[in-house]
Amino acid sequence: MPRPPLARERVLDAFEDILVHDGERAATLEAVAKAAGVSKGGLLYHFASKEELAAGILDRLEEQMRLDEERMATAPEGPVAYFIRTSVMTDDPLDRVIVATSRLAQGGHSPSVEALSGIRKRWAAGIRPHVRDQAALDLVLLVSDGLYFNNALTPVTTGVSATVPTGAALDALIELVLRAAT
Amino acid sequence: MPRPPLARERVLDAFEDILVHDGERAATLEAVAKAAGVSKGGLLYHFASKEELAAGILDRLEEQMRLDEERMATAPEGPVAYFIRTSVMTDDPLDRVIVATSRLAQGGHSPSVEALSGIRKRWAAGIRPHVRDQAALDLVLLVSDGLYFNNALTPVTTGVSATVPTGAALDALIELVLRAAT
DNA sequence: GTCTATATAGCGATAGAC
DNA sequence: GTCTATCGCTATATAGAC
Repeated sequence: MPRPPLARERVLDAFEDILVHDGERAATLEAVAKAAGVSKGGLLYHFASKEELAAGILDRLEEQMRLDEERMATAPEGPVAYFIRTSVMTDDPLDRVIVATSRLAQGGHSPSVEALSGIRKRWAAGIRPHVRDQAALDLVLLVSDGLYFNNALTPVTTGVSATVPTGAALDALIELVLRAAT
Repeated sequence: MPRPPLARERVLDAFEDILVHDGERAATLEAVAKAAGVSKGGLLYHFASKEELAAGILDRLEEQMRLDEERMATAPEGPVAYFIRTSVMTDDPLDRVIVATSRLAQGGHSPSVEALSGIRKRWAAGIRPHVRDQAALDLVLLVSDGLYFNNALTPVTTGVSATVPTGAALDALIELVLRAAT
């Protein structure tokens, strides 16, 4: 794989970051260029349009998703517990790129909607063999969706923090889901 | 209560509709005016700014939420089952206004984020007495969030429909949640 | 490979006629 | 109460110098 230019990666990092922290509307070419330390023209040399910028995010999503599928399949605590636990945002590369993609999706970017739908199907495929039935699978997926949704709801510096279980409360939730679903 | 002008309600209906079906970015003053059958100037007579338009949505949310609190408290199948079941979008006034509000929230509109956080607290208060413990409450709320999220993910006409349980699958899910949480 | 300058279009909002 | 016309701003994208 040929090494991509550093500036290109910096631009993509900045785009992802602004999507996650400030929302889709704030991720203008100017804001991204400034955060990446280049000019608008410089940015557009690497990504000829905003659409290409979004495609860069979807490439990252695919890359991180592949890594996660391996990790989930080999997790010591089992795929289901791993899946629920990693649905709480921990600022790792997969979480960041998923939230960035869901911002694009909610901004009306169809390829992002399809990509999210696709990774959800792949998670379902990884979990199905480890749960009792379809209702159990639905339960696990929906709890995960709920966790992501709450984390993704607050794009702007609103001061409102999502009330999602962490620490001991998360452990208790995982135990409850495992008891119900497996 | 004084009867509000009909045109005003039509404008608010159009705003809500475009938010739900096409996303926040598509809900421009021009698009809303056109859908409501008035001019931009005519719209701005009733709502002096886009902020007032958003405030109109939040007023509707409060109104519909109050009605739902009563229905949930008196539901024959119990508050928990009622809550989960009504989390699947059925195109009723509450569902529409919640999705519209979540579009505004994800567009960075702070009052909408706070409003959603507020109604989630009120649901929690209504459900807490009917579930076993905190983990059970978290489970119920997160499944509901997950259902809403999946329904709300598709703003644009993408052709991708969310794979959320309905019919018999929804009944099975509700039974599973009830067994785990109560 | 990165810059400045600019073209083009669409947004929210105002002004004033009717 | 509703309209048309227009202002000021910001967005994406292009052109061409360096």
